Amino acid sequence: MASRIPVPGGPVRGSRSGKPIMALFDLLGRSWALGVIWQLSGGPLTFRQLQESCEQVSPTVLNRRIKELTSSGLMERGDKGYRLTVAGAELFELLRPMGAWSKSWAHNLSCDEHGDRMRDRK
Amino acid sequence: MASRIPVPGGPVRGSRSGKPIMALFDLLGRSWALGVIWQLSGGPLTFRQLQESCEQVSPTVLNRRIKELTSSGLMERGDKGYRLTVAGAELFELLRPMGAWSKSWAHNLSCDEHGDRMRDRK
DNA sequence: ATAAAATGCTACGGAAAATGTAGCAAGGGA
DNA sequence: TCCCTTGCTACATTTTCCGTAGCATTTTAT
Repeated sequence: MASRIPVPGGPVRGSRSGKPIMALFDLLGRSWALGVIWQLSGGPLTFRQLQESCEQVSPTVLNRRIKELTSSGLMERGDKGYRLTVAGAELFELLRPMGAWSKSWAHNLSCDEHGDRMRDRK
Repeated sequence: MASRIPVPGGPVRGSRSGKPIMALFDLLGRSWALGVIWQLSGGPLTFRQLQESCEQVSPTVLNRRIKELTSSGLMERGDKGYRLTVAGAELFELLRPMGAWSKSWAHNLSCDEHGDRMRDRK
């Protein structure tokens, strides 16, 4: 059980540095952690709504992410469901531009792959 | 073996949406993916340097991340070692502010915990 | 009031990923 | 030649994730 929750200042999934950025990366480097924050940015969601909006992530994992993100002060439980805290909303603002960026990334990637196919063809 | 690499448009670790942001989150939501990008932002690093700067991450995982990040166009291999591509550098620019943010997050977190301890004491 | 549905969550077994250690082939340099 | 570095694979163990089932409690409908 246990499942260490990355806290800045403490050791982090094999890391002993405790550097805040590494603790943050460890926290966000788990399945659906970024997705949960992303989905909650639209407003509070219940457990099942959250699960649904995260492509039916298994309740086991969702519950774990909820505990981790809660105990690290990024989300909390209100009466309308789970929601981002102030800190969580701040972090989302840093994440937000990735939405647009990921689209052009996707576009360029598929172009490159197309290029590869064309090249392979010769 | 296999180990699916998240490509926007394709299914993503249990996800079928293929939304670019979800593909990106899946790619970054793996151990050390964010860390590798972060470390490479300082300039090219050899395999062993990278491993060292990532808290001695195991070569197995490092190699996997390298393949994933390479095939998704975020890093590449030059003659001075591994380095970020233009796209990778762009993504890092979006990540960069997290460095400062994580510090204040760490600060507030430890204050809150201190508050908890004080409250528990009564 | 009571049946039906939704909600938050735990249990469990199996698959996949991460860890840690060992070590090998290729390429210098002395 | 011997030695050292570099990039990487092998392998066994531990951890995490997934998918399904289901349970207790609260809410909604009748």
